[in-house]
Amino acid sequence: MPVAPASPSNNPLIRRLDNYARLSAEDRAAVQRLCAEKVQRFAAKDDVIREGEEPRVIRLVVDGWACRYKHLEDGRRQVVGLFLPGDLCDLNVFVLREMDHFVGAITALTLAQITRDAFEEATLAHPRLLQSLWWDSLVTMAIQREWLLNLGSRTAFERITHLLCEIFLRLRAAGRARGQSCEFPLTQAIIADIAGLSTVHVSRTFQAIRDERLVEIRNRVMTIPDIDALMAASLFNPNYLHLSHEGRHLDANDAPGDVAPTV
Amino acid sequence: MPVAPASPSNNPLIRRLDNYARLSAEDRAAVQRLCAEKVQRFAAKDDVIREGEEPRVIRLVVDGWACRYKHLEDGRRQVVGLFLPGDLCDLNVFVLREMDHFVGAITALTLAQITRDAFEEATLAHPRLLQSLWWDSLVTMAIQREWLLNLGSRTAFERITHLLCEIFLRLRAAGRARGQSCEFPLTQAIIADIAGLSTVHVSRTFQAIRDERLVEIRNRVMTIPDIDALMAASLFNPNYLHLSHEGRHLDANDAPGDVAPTV
DNA sequence: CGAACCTTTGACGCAAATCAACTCGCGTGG
DNA sequence: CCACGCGAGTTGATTTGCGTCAAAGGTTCG
Repeated sequence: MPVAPASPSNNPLIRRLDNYARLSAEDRAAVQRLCAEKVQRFAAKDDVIREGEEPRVIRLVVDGWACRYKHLEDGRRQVVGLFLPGDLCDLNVFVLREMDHFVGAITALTLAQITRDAFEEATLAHPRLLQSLWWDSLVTMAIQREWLLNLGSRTAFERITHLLCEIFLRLRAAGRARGQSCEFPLTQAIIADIAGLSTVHVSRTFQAIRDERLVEIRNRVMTIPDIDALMAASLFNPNYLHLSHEGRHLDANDAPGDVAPTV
Repeated sequence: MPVAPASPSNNPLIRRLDNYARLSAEDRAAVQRLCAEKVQRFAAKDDVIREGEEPRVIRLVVDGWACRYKHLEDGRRQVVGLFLPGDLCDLNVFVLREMDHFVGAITALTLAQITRDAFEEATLAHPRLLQSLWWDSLVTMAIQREWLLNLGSRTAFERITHLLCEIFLRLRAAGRARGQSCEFPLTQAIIADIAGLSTVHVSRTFQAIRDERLVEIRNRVMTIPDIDALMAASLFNPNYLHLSHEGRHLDANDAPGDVAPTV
């Protein structure tokens, strides 16, 4: 019986980290172990952790969508981050004693809890893994910066098309797109909270987007017929996603992608 | 001759990290060595590093103010981060191969360059230091999130007063405030680029702020007569700055603040 | 003492918020 | 099976916060 092929994994985190540097079979096994540790489920709209609580574990989104959000005393709400499958919630958050924001489930959600000890053990034994997790964390910060540019400088039309573009590219990098389509469970109300707009204006803006045939959303599936057109319309510069396999000098020797294609 | 007292340092980074956990004399010495490594100077408005360039070192702001900024193809500019004395530019940036934004000097600027090797050596020998640097990095992310809330949900008046409030508290934590005053070299144009507003509207908003006697700015010095009033006006919740000495369980035994006050 | 840069002021226009119905699909229960 | 409620999306009328344009003061510095 042949060794199990180290082919594209269906583990979303492995897929993601592979964007940075190809992991060895052992690195992958370590990630698998981390993800299997302890699983937690939430219903849509539940809070995963609330402002003021103490963060004790690192969480990994195994399946479903979630977001970080904050709000002002008077109720105005702002989503400040979006978690897609394979995303990590805050490497090393436990350094802080108190959450300054909420994490909430958007859809039904499955999370893996990674304890501090398991994390430290895994990264000590697998330095390439630590590098990759660092990369992930720096990309998260880069996305936050791009969102600042979005809110501060783009029009409503550009903000929303930019967001759709980012979501598609992130999902594709996580192996969760099919051709020009991907799942899309966001309501216009959440998009409004991300883009800092009213739901009414999001609705109107979507009509303009549809009129230009840039994006089609039906049955929780988004289709982008011409990604280049969408990128142009939203002034999208993909450099902030750092998806061009920047850590390739770290690639493991036994990793797929180094060797001749096998199938 | 007595041993030099381990009293509040004039090194801005030490002051800052002390907010999290009190450093030992050796930790402090290690930080001092890092900061002394190689010094670089810039004139106001120079770029420290440009989009597309490769980050090779960690930089520390020894003196002066700087910012991160991005811009859109058509010239719209957005400041996405502000560096005050003692701030670190991106722990571990060298994991990324290409900058996705600019770092520019606001005032005349003195930076310390910290090489990867020196950084790794120092943190290996001083684990408390690594924890403290992690804390700093997580606070930077928290500030980015608060800025998202600012741009997405606050009015022009709230955005600007919130920014002024944040700057004062950050400077005070770095030991750079005197009573109700601190230095304030920002022009209205930069504030506009931070707050996503036009310079004209920043000017008008400042008049309203002055009318309410919340802030006074004269000769590059800002005075806040009633910080509580300013916080109320800007819906300011200081939790995101994580200044409440959250890592106190890590305090070094020989650190000041543990022992009875000496003077 | 003049030039560059910053700030202020006024007039006008527009993008997006607000308020208020109204529709549509969907699940639930009487 | 229909009534009902509810969340999500749409539409129109109106208001408003902020941008834009243009010009005039103020400040700072070579």
